[in-house]
Parts: sequence; C-alpha cells; structure tokens
Amino acid sequence: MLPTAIATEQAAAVTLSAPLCFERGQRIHEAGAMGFPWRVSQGVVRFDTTEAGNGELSFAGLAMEGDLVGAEVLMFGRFAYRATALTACQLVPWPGHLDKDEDKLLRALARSDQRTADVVALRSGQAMARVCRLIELLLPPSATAPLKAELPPLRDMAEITALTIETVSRMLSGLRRLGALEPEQERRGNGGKTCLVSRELLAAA
Amino acid sequence: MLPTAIATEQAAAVTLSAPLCFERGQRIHEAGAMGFPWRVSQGVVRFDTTEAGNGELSFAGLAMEGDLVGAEVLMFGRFAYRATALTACQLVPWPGHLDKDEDKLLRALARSDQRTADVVALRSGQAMARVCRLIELLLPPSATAPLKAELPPLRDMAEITALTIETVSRMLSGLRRLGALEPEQERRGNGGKTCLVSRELLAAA
DNA sequence: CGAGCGATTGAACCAGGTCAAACGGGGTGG
DNA sequence: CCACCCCGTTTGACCTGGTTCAATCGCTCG
Repeated sequence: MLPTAIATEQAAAVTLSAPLCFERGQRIHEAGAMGFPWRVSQGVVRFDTTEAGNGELSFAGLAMEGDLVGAEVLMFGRFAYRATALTACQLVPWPGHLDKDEDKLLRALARSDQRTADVVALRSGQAMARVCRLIELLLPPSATAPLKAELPPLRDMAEITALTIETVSRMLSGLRRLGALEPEQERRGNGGKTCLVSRELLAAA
Repeated sequence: MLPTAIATEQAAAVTLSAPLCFERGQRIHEAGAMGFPWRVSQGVVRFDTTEAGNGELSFAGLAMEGDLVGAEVLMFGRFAYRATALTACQLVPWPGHLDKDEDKLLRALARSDQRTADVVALRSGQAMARVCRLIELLLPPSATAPLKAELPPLRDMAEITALTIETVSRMLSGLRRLGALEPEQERRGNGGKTCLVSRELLAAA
C-alpha cells in the first residue's frame, strides 16, 4: 500500500457504522489508493485529479452534503480522485452493500464525475489551452488516422470555455496558422465546420 | 405539454429500440419537459440550466459517447436541463427498464450532475460574482438565522474559482468592507475562518 | 526569538474582453 | 436571376479586470 488512503486506515480502526470526521484541509484519500465509497453527511469535499499530460493534480469537482465520495472504487477498485476536506466534514459509509446488477448506474455515475472533471478543465488556464482541450475532447473516441473534428458554432465553444466568441475565433485562426487545424473544404474560416486536426501541433500550441 | 421535449415526440413516433439522431444545434429536450432517459451513442450533447436568480440559461455540462442524458427524469419526472446537440449525435433509450431499488444510485447520479452545474457556475462571470457564489455554496444547507460560513484557505477558493489568491483576498476584503462578511472573532483577515454572512449584501455585491 | 506559512496590499502589466466594422454564405422575395 | 437581409465569423483597436511581482503583516510552532 503505497499512498494509503486515510479513509481506509480510519475505516479499519473504527466500527464501520461510525462516521468519519475530517478537519479542514485534511486528506481524505489519495488518487489511486484503495478504499471504500462514502457519503458526505456534513461539510464539503474537494476533488483533484491529474490533468491529462503533466502529473499535476488540479481541481476537479466538489462533493457536498449528501453527495458520494469515491463511488468509482466499486467499479475500478481504486479512487480516481484525491479527496480533501474543504471544510470540516463528516463521511458515512456507503451504501452498506451493493446489489449486483446496479452496474449500469454505477458506471454512469463514474462517467458523470469524469465529465465534471473534463468540463472544469475546459475552464482552466489560458485561452489557447482551453480551446485546444475542447477540440481534443470533440475528437471522436475511435481515433482514426486523419483526425476529423466536427466543431460546434463559436458561440457554443465560447460558452463552454468561458471565453468570448472573438477570442475563440482568434485562437482557431492561430491554430490554423500553425497548421494544427485545417478546414476540410477551403471555405472561409472553420467555425461550425468539420476539419482536420493534428494532435501533435494541437498539444504544442 | 408546454415546451414539449423533442426527444419525447420522436420517441413516440419511432420504435423504442431505434436510435434518435440529432444534427448540430438541434434541441434534444427542454428543461422542465417530460420524457425518457437516453444514452449518447455518438457525438456530444450540451446541457444548460437556469442559473439561480435570473431566468437565463447557461452552460452546465457535457455528455459524451456513453454518458446518460436525462437520467433525472426517473427521479423527478422532468428533465432538469436543456439538452442540445453540440455535434451531430445519436441517442439510444436507457436503460430499457429500471430495477426498483436502484434509487440510491439514481439519486447520486442526479446530485452529481447538479454538482457539475454548480462547479461550472463557480468559474463563470466576474471575480466578485464567483467568490460570492462560492461563499453561498459553502453556507450550511440548514440555513439558520445568523448565517455562518466556514471559509476554506484562500488557496482552495482560488483554485476552485480559477482566480488567484490575491484576487480572492481582494474580493473578500471588498465584501468585508460592504459588511456582507464579518470575521467571527476580530482577528486579522478572514481567510480560513468561520464568519458571519449576509445573504442580501452578498447578492448585492 | 526566528522561521515559515497564509493573508493582505500596492503597483505595473497584459491577456482577454469590449466595441466596432466588414465579410461571406444562405435564404427569401421580387 | 438578382437584390437584399440575416447571421455567424473574422479582424482590428482600445480598455480593463485580473494576474504578476513584490513587500509586509500576523500567527503558529519549533
């Protein structure tokens, strides 16, 4: 057990039915550690995860009174996020036990948390980085050699990244200039058009 | 049926097992409408919800291949978000049917989506508004007359709102000056201290 | 007491927002 | 077929809210 989950240790030491208490700033569990899922009965918990690429942990979500913490261990066996007490908080074990066949919902829950992290990341960092991340996210999951992305209207891209239409347009122009983005047909601009994407150049920008 | 869900209409018109297709920009369902849950089998869906306060709809999340859309109707009977096709996409009915007693997970899923919307909102708009929203969110749900909030360290508030520590500090100073925030004990500053909050003045700032 | 850390405050700078103008394509009506 | 309009996009010029850099303060702990 390398980075042992604190929640795990405490759980082993106390009756399972007793709530766990954490003070502000206290680590609840580490990403990658093993442990059990919990429900927040008081306070607020902060999640962090490693941004794709560098190994840095960054903010990925919140869990508040009634929310679950670490439900993904029921799927993956390990915590996907680091959890920290944002305010003093109390956790209770969840759900006691699991009926089999609740798989689908559980999977959905894990995906939902993943999506939160993605969306939060889309609103972090500089404009160019945000737009690149969004494009990356819009690439079809089945990655075939000539990568094509169907970009939504600038208006959408702006609202999702919390930038303005003008800024998004400038970033796209920049990417086009770099060759990271090529409109499929040589029409004006690329807003709302499918276009060819170079992952490498995108990452470099 | 006022703002009828498009998904509902289409569903009534086709075999239940057939996937629904939407073009870019097409409305999938309206917030508040009735309908069924779906799973995204292709493309990306955008969620919008009305920010607390004004009736404006604003970006609240994404659903990508494999994610669920509108799972909350199984709980609340109505869609909680407006869903729009961000890229051309395909939806399939989900989950076919529901075993009873999957309530807990379903509730968790709905909360998770709610949390995503909250977190996204914390990274929208001007600095003062973000900090105010965060403080509001940190107020204990059981609202008793002298509202006390236990504020996390500035470092956390900064990372959550995608601002800098300095900016958050300035906003808090501003709120203190306005009387929207009062340190419980008259110590220096209010970072990481519990303090009294005035909802009205907070909203005004 | 001194070191260290979080918070605060000031000053200068700049990334992105705002405002404005122009363009291109698609649709509509004459 | 053309004239016109509408809407999404692009680009430039300017402005500002927030970041950056730096100095100071206060508390806590060794």
